[in-house]
Amino acid sequence: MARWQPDARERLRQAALELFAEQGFAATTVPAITARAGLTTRTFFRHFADKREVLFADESAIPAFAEQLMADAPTTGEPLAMLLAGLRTVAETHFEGRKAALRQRRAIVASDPGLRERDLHKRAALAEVVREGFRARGLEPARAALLAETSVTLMYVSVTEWLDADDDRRLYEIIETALETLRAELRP
Amino acid sequence: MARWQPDARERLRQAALELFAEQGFAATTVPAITARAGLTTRTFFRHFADKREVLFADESAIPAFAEQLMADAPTTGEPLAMLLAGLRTVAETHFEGRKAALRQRRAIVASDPGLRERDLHKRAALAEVVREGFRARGLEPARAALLAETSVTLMYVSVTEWLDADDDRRLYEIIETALETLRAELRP
DNA sequence: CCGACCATGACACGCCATGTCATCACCGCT
DNA sequence: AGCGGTGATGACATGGCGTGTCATGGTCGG
Repeated sequence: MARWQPDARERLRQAALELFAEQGFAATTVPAITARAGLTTRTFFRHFADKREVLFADESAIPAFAEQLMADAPTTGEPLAMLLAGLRTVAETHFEGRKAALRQRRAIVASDPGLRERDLHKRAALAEVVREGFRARGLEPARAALLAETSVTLMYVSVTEWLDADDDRRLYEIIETALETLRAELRP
Repeated sequence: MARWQPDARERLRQAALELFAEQGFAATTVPAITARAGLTTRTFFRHFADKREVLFADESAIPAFAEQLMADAPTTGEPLAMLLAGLRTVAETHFEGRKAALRQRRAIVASDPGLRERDLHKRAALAEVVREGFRARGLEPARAALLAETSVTLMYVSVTEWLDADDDRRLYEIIETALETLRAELRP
């Protein structure tokens, strides 16, 4: 028989999400999480850097995915076209079909200032990856930064609209519409 | 004689900034700050919500300023024109002439993940104020959100370039250039 | 069969942040 | 002058977060 039950990390994540939903993030202590998972407090911090990280373990793959996407994209063509293709791929692979779970997660994140901060940090980390991807393709720093920040903005403004809406528009359609809106707004 | 020395908040801020510069943010404990300021630990938290807030007390006026600016602006005219005027005013009143101090502050913020998170949070709070300002002027939610997020992005991408550069371009010129760059990049 | 490995347990510890009550100069009022 | 309210600070207690360190003992390759 195994010395420990398997999947400690996943058990911790499950226990944490349950408790966050039941009693809120702030009211849930790490010892309470580990007690439910049948582990010790110290072990929690071996799997997650801090209490907030539990809620972001899921999305940690997105920056790496985006980085790979940019590295694989052909070096020819307009940056914007590549960006749209990338946004579409990320939308389809990491958001579409997970609406219910993402809504619940968003509710928890919105309930706590610390979690909002962490969320913004993750967003910024994604923007940085995209910016470096553009830099690697030879764009000047200012263009790369603007494109990266704008693309992440488009993504998350659209995700918000997508999660708020009760219809069944696809996320990518919303992103395309948002781009058109932004273009119109910025036109002199 | 006064029971306490005056300007407790300012003394705490001074002591904190000195210690952050001397030994770094993480290595500086709140008791160390209050000891230098001649106060108790508890008093620190009466003036600042947490250790990080000391570094953002200066910029706390910007959202309120932006809110007032949007409320005072005439309700006619293009949103973009108003935005540019607002960015210019904020640049002139809250950034221009403080380059050295802002550079030092940026170095400290960049050195600590928690401070970067707080910085992003302040930025998001500013974006929210701008978004609500546009909402109050009758813009649809999606347009308001996109304009607000984009304007804050323009501001901070430009501030970064401004602080990085050794020349003496004015911040507002850089913002205008950035807007032109973004327009060109987004053009289909 | 054995020894290195590695996930976890057990324990200690310092700091952050908050609640609570006491203190006492200052201020306005009479 | 006297007097009570006010408000900033001190003093103390507390609990949770996050980390360093060493021990433990199944697991797995040789």
